[in-house]
Amino acid sequence: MSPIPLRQRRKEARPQELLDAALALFVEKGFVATRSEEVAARAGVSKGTLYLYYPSKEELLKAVIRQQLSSEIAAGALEAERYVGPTSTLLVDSLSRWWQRVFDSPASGVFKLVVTEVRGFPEIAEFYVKEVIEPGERLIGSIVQRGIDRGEFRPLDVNTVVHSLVLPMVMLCLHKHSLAGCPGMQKMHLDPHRFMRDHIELVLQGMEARPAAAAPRSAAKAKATAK
Amino acid sequence: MSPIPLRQRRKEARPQELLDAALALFVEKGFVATRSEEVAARAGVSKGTLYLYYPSKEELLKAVIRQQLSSEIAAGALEAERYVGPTSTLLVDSLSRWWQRVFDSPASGVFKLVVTEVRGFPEIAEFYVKEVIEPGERLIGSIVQRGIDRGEFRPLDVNTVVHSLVLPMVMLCLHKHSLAGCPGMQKMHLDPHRFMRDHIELVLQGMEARPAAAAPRSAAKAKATAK
Amino acid sequence: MSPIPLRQRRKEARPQELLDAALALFVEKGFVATRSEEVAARAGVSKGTLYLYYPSKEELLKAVIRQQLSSEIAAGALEAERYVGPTSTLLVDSLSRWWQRVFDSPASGVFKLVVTEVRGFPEIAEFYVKEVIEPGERLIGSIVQRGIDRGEFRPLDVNTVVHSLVLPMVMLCLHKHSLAGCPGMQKMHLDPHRFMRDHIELVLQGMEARPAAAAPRSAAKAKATAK
Amino acid sequence: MSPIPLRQRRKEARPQELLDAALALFVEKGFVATRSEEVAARAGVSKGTLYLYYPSKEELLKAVIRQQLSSEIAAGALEAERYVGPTSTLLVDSLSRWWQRVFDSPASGVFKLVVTEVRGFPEIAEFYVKEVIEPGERLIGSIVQRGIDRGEFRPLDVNTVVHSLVLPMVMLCLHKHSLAGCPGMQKMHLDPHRFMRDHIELVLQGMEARPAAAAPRSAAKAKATAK
DNA sequence: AATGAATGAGGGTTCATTCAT
DNA sequence: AATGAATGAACCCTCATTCAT
Repeated sequence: MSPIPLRQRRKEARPQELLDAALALFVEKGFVATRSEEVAARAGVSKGTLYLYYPSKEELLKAVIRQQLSSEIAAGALEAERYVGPTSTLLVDSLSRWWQRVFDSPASGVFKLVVTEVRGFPEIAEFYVKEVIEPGERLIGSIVQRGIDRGEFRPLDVNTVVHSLVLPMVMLCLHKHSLAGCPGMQKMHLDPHRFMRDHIELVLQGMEARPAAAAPRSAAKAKATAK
Repeated sequence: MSPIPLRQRRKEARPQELLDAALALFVEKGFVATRSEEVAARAGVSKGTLYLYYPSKEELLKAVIRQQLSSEIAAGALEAERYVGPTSTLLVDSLSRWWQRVFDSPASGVFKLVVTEVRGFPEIAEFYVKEVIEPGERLIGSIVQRGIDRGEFRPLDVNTVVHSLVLPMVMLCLHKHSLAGCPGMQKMHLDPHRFMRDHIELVLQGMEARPAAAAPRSAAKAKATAK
Repeated sequence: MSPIPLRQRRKEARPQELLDAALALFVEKGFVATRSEEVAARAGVSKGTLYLYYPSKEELLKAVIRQQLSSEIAAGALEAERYVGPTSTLLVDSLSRWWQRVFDSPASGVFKLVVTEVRGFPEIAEFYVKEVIEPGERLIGSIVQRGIDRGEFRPLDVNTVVHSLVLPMVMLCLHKHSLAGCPGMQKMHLDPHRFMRDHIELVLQGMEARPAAAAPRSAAKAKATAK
Repeated sequence: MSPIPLRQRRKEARPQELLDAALALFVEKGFVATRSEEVAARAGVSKGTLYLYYPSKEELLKAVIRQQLSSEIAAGALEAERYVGPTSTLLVDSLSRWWQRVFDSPASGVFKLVVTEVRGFPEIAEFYVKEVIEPGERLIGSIVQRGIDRGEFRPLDVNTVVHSLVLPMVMLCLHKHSLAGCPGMQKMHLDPHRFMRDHIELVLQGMEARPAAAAPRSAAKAKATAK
C-alpha cells in the first residue's frame, strides 16, 4: 500500500520532530540547561541522530527560532487591505486572530526563547527584528494609522499605541512559560483570552476620537511636564 | 576618622558586591552560562571566597533574586494613603516613581532573571508571587479601585486594568536586557520613559468615566460575541 | 569485446580500490584520524560497502599493509643469481631498481604506515620482519658478501653495510610522507633520486678494497676506544 | 625545613611532568590514540588538571615537541669552532656525542612524533625545519666543509654527505619506537651504538681524499649515467 | 550486493565545588 | 578569612559499526 519505505518517511519527518522537541525543552529548561540527548530522546531518536540533521546544538537553536518565526509571521500577512468596516473592529480581529494562533500553541514559547537567549546570539537578534518586530509593527501600525486617517482615532503616536497593544500580549506569552509554568502556580487568576479582549477594548477606548479631552489627561500631562 | 580597617570594611561589603556581580552576569549571560569564577572575579575576589559566603551557585541565585525583590521592586509601599488629589494623578505618580527607580537600575534585570530561571526554582516563583506580584497588584489595584469608587474611572475590571498598565512596563525591562542589550541594536526606536508616559496616559483615557462612548466598544463586543 | 558487465568488473576491482584509497588516507592522515567513510568515499562506494569487504577498520589496515608488502616492496627477488659483472654494479643496479619501483609509488607510504602503526599490531610487526626486513637484508647482504668474497670490498661487517645502504632510503620514504608532504615545504632541497645515487656511491667508496687507508680510521677508533 | 609549600612545588613541576608523560604516550600510541586522561594519569594528576596547564591536547603536543627540540638542539651548539685536530675526529666526536644524548633518552621519540604527526600540524613542520633540520645541517655541513677545505675529504656534495651520515641515525630512532618497541622483537640484531660507529667510519672512508678513484666508482657512474 | 540512516560507546573539554595552604 | 590548585561528573560531539530497505 505505502510505496514509501518507513526509513524514508521517518527521515523526512525527523527535522520537524527534532525542532518540536527542541522548542519544548529549550523553552522549559533553557538552552544551556537542555542536554542534546534529551532533545533526541524526546524526538524518539538517539543522540547521534540529532547530529545527522543539525550540526550543533547552537544550529539547532537557530533552526528552532527561525522555523517558528517564519511559520508564524508568514501567517501574519493579514487581509487588512480591502477591509471596509470600522477600524476598531479590524484591529480587534487582527489581534485576536493572531492571539488565538499564538498563545495556545508552542509558538508562544519562541518569545521566551528569544528573550532568554538572544544575548548569546546576535544574529538571532537581527533575524528576529527583521522578521518579526518590524513586519509586526508595520502591520499593526498601518491599521492604527488607518483609524487616525479616517478620524476614528485621536491623532496619537502610532508607535506608542502599537506597543501599548502588543507588549502585554508578548508578556503573557513569557508569563505562560515562566511563572505560570511552575508547579503549584495553576491558580493564576488571569484568563489570558479574556484579558486580551478587555485590554484591547480598554486601549481602543483610549484611542477613540472624542470632542474634548478632559481633566485626567491634563493632570497627567501637567505632572509629566512639571518634571 | 574611620576606625574600621579596610579589610574589615571590604569584608562586610562582600556579600553585596557578590550579589551585584552575580545579578549583572546572570542577567547578561544567563544563570547556567555564567561561571561562578566570573562572578567572583567581577566582585574582586577569588573563586574560593565566593563559597565562603554562598554555599552554591543556586543559593547565590536565590539570594540575588530575594535581595533585589525585597529592596527595590517591592519597595512600592507608597504613600498612597492620605493622598487627596485626583486618582489619575496618583496613579501616574505611583507608576512613574516606581518606573524611575526600577528601569534604570540593575533591579530591572530581576524580571529577566525570574522569567528565565523560575522554572527550575519553584520556591522562587512562590516567593516572587508573594513579595512582588501580589503586593504590586494590591497597590495599583487599590488606586484603580479608588478611581472607580470616586466616579473618576469607568467601572472596569480592576485586575484587567492593573495588567494593562503594568505588563508593558515589565516587558520593557525584559527587552532592555535581551534584544536591546545586543550589539548593533542600540537604535531601537522606543524611548522607554517617553513610552511609559504615553502608555499610561492612553490607558487612563480608556478608563475615564464619560457620558457616551458606545459605538466602538459595542462593535468590538459584537464581533467577539459573534464567535 | 568485454563480455563482463561494468557492475561485475567494478565488483571485482572493489577490494583493490578500497585498499588503494585506504593506503593513501592512512599514510596522509594516520590510521586513527582517517574515518572509514572517507576511505569508502575515496573508493567511490558507500560506508556500508566497505564493511562488505573488510570486517573492520583494523582488518582493512592489515590488508593494506599485507598487500603492499607482498606486491611491491618484497618483490626484490631479483635476478641477482647468475650475474657475472663487478659486484658494485650489481649492488647499484639492485638498489636503484628497487628504489625506482618504490619511492615514486604509493608503496613508499607503507614504511610510514608501519612506523606509525605497528606498535598497536604486533602481528604486523612479525609479518613485516619476515616478509620485508629479513628477505631484504638477505638479498643485499648476499651481494655485499659476494663483493667481499671476491676481494672487491674490504672485509666489513655485512650487517652494518646493509643498514648503511638501506636506512637512508627508508628514511627518505618516511620523509616524503611526513615533512615533505606538508604545505609550504616543497622547496626541500634534496632530490631523492640524486641523493640515492650519490649516497650509494659514497658508501661504495668506503667499502672499496684498497692498500692503505689507515690514518682517519684509526683516529676515529682511537677516540671511540678512549671513551 | 622546606619553606616552599608542597602545593607550590607541585605546581612548578607539573608542566614538565605532563610533558614527559605526554611524550612517552604520544610516541608509544600515537597522538590521536592517546586519551588526554591517560596523559594526566601517567603524570599523576586528574583529567582536569591537565587543562589547567595546557588549553588543549593539540597545544600539549606542540609543547611536547617544542620543548624536546629546544632542549636538544640548544645543546647542539658544539665547540666545533677552534678545534685543531683532524676533521674526521671532530665529525666522529660531534655525531657520537649527539647520538649518546639522543638515542637512549626520551628525546629520540620526537623524531617519531614529528614523522607521525606533522601532516596534521604544518606549524610544527615549520618549527622543526627551522629549529632542528637547518641548524643541524649547518653544523654537520660546516664540519664536512672544513674537511674538504683542508684537503682531508674529497670534494663531495656537502648536502649529500650530511644526509648519508645523519639519516640512518634518525631512522634508528624511529625504529626504536616502532618495530623495536613491539613485544617479541627484542632480538633485533643491530646494536645501535656499534652500528653508528661502524656507519660513520664507513662513510668517512668513502669521503677520504685519495690519489685515484678506482674501478667500482666509475662502474657506478657508468651505470647511473647510462640511464 | 549496496546503501545510508541510525546507534551509542568513547573522548575532549568545562566548571561547580573542595581543601591544603 | 582568602586563595587557587585540584578534582571528576557532566556534556557536546564524533565515528565505527549495524541493519532495514
